Amino acid sequence: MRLGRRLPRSFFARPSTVVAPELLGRVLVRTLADGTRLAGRLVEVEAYQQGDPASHSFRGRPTPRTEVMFGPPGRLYVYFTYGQHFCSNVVTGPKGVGSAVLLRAAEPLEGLEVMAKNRGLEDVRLLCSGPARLTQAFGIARAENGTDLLRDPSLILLSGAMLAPEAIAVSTRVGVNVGGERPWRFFERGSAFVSPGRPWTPERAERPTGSRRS
DNA sequence: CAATAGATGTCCT
DNA sequence: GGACATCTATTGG
Repeated sequence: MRLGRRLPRSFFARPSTVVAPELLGRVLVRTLADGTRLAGRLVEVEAYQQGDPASHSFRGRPTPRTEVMFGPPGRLYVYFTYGQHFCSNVVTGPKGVGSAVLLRAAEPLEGLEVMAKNRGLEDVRLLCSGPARLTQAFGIARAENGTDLLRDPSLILLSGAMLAPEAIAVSTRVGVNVGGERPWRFFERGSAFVSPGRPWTPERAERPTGSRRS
């Protein structure tokens, strides 16, 4: 399977709401020290922007945690949440502006055995179907925060194949409960690797029946 | 299948 | 002190 070449810096240097849907179908590749390759095709993402009440960059200025989010585009922003999980984002927009795209789910392509070991379970559908799950499957943690996806060989984003507009479904973001929430969650229609989401979220009707875990 | 509790860092009021 | 871009185990129908 041809996974293409690295996405250029200019791809990321645009608003997160523009970059997000174009990230679907792209391939995240992690190369471990021993040469093992982990690869996953992105099937679900969410856009976050400065001034957006649900975004860590809402206030418009960085904190120790969110510093990377305000840096140059094309880097990985990893944050720790709920006292026990890491989640991964791709930084977008120009330096100085806090915007990013949360990587919510991927279809595992390579290195499934290592992913299963990292996750502590076997079910392929549960390896990367959620932001913290994806991050754990790829072995990403605090040390990977700030990694440049265009310079660091251990973590890159390949062009893969962008989805056709009709293959993309849109909904409000998962776990976001602020007034005026906007439709900034993008996912592949019909994919079995999209996250379950929260039980009360309205996008349930849009989700294929086959995508739920047993 | 749905609902709920528990884990507990970081930022905010 | 409380909310949070989450996940897992467990309980009940």
